Amino acid sequence: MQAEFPRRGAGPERRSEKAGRDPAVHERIFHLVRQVPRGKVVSYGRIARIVGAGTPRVVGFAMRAAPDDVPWQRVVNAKGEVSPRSAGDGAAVQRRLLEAEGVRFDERGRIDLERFGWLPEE
DNA sequence: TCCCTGACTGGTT
DNA sequence: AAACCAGCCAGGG
Repeated sequence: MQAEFPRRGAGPERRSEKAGRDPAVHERIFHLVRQVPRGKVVSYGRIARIVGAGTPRVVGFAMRAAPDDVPWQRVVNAKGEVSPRSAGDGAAVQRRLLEAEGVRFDERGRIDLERFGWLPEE
């Protein structure tokens, strides 16, 4: 499925190599996260890198506003753990959802990325 | 438009 | 191995 990210009107994209401001960054992020299979996880940094726009922080911000059809729970930090929220119990919910799909957490609450980490090539 | 905040990261202590 | 720190960039006030 090709990335049909919406264009802003018919105007030319004045976007330079350096992502800068791209109105479709969130859409691209959502599209990618939707490809992560059940039982697998991917880090914020990896997503930002693959999408080629934004930064890990932006990915986190996007997850916060993610539509229901986006498996946001499959996005974890580079250490392989569920990132703590500044508010709410989202982290606890996320962990529960992941465990329900078979993702295992060790005693320190970390996921073995070698085993559960997802790569688009796979 | 300026200023601050944050579901992050990688390099240093 | 864990705590710190500076860079990062898109929203919202």
